[in-house]
Amino acid sequence: MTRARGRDGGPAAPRGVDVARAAGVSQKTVSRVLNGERYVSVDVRRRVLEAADRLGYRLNTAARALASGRSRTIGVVALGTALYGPASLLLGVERAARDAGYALSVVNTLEGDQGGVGGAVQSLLERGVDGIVVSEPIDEDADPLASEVPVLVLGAPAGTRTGERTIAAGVDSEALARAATEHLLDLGHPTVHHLAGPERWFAARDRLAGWRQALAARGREQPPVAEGDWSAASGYAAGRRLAARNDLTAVFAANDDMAVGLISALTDAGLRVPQDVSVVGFDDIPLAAYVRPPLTTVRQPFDAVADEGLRLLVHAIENPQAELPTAQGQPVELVVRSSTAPPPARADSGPLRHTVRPLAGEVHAPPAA
Amino acid sequence: MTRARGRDGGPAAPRGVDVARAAGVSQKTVSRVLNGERYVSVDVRRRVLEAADRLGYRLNTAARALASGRSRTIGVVALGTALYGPASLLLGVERAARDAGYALSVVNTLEGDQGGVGGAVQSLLERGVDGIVVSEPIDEDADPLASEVPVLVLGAPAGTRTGERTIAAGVDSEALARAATEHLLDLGHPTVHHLAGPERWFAARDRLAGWRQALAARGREQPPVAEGDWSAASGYAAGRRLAARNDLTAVFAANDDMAVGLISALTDAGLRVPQDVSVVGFDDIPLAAYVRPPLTTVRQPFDAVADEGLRLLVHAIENPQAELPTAQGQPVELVVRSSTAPPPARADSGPLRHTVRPLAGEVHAPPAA
DNA sequence: CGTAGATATGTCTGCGCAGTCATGACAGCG
DNA sequence: CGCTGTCATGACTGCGCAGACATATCTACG
Repeated sequence: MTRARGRDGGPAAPRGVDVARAAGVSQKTVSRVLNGERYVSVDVRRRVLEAADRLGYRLNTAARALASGRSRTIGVVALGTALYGPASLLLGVERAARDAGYALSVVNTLEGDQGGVGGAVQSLLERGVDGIVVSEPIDEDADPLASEVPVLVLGAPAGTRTGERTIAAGVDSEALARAATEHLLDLGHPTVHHLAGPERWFAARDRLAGWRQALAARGREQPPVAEGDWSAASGYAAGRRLAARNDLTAVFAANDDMAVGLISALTDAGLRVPQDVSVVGFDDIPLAAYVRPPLTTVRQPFDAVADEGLRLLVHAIENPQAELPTAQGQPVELVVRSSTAPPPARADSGPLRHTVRPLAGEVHAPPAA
Repeated sequence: MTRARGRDGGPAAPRGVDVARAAGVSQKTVSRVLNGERYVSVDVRRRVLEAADRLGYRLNTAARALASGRSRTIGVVALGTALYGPASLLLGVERAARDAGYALSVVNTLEGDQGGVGGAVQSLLERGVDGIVVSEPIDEDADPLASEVPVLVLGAPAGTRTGERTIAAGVDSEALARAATEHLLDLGHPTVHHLAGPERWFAARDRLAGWRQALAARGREQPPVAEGDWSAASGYAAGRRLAARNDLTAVFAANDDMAVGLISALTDAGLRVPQDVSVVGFDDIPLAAYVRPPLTTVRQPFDAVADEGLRLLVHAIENPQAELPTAQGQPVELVVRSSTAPPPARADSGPLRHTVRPLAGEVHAPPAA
């Protein structure tokens, strides 16, 4: 081929040899300087860097990748959603990758895509990524993860293994879900309803399991599970159905968005949160403290998870022979705000429960003790 | 170097020549088939594809990029935020790029980063991207955009030009902000306050300008501008200050998150939305319909913007000589929900306005960040 | 002072593709 | 029938870098 030129046929971009000539050294020495190798004298290093700067030299990563067999790129398989959790995780991954000197190549798989995660992984391998991050895996994902490069699964509980070269990092969602549920039980609620995420998501199943564990541990009844799709709209829809039950005093929603939709539906049905029904969310989205009532929720340390996961992945990339490390699990927090309270005195149902309060002229029921 | 092998020293990945041999053709013919070139007989094409499939062949994109001078990769400079707008834009860009056969390389610049957007652009050029997307530009960004590859600036009004090879795509935020402001004026509010985003953002300045235009066009007073940082927390802080003013009947917030925080603060101050104060947001985040009161806001068609922008960018990449196309601008919507209403009867202030409702038992303490 | 190691640099080569050009085979047409 | 053009394929080459190996020079130490 002909060397790269500007659209106008301008001068070609300078190459390593050009820098070498300008600095009076060999191309190989330029390569050494640029890669920070040992055994380069300070004088040569300085001359090379000067020359590179003067010529406006930029390393050609394609050539480097071809010659070295490594691309210093990490592929990310993300779900095509703007949800706070996945988006935060992606942000954290990018920052951690950049800090480690890796670029990021992102592929989204709208759930149910052609090829799905497997196809995404293939396309990333084709691009020569050195490692792969699968963020918030869903059902079918476990299988294609047998890859020739290390894989980090984010959002699975720490220690999970799904493939030979797979690392998992994430919080212990089960424990978190248990904590959320126990918080409600501790307040005196006879049982806790659950508004789950889509069953295909590991995250949804973990939270469901944690909820079941907490109830089982105290021998409480497990009401039927409502399922949403993480969206506030689905939370609202579920809320309309739940509001019709007269044993409803507490709900643990699998994420904050659904919790907000749920509260909206309960309010529309004339139920007050938290006086009549308590609600706990999951994620602690930035809005959680500012909706009415402020949401009691569970905070996930997305940054820390992304950070730790990526460090482990980079380690696995750069030490192919080493044993796969295991993530520690990250500390986690229950943030108690105002959407939870003890159950109403007559929690055992009763006609009063559904007396419709006159809402005339009052959209927002002010919280009164 | 030695050819790539698995960690275990397993067999090297098959190359084009291997496929060629298996199919009984030359390497060049394999290349032709894989690139969909003309002048390949159906029989040969079939044999090559079969052989490639059988061997599990994957094209080496580094080699292709080196040989062809094109990487089929688009670089994205994003702001390191999980805000709904930027995140949605990024999603749209990824999908559009994938549809066009390009991969995405993402770099975040936490505002105020070392190097900032300029540095990010450099690192992307180094990676050999064929084009660059700058999402939601902020102040200093205009300058370094003189790049040797086409640049798409997303979130600037359509038609903006900031550099020689620059395309802009986005909605007409000014018009949108005007519409939001006029909606409030039409309801009878004497004037409208503005809760702006950070001044460095183009998006914030556009919205501010639109607000000013709408007020000026009707000869209304322009109250001092409150400024937030897009977050609900900053909206809350601004809300506390605004609540102290006795001319406050309507606020146009530059995004929905701040609007939610604002409403929270107003509520805490004993003001009802929309009876005492109307609030309009911007973006129509998925939660907007589910907070109390449901938020009147302005909807941005993020997907359409990303889509159109990326198509233009790809066109510019693949037709280097052509004139730069101009984006059309996208249709847009004011979504009226329940956070806006006519001003209270005695909007001209008066002691009643600030009668403090007894908040005894108020559960909600002012949220700390 | 000789020799083993550490230090510093260079030469040669190949990574796996796509560009360029050459070469056939054949069809259409006067 | 020969010439021109379209179609189909292959040989050769180079993109810009890093790996392998070969020197050289300098230090340390017996």
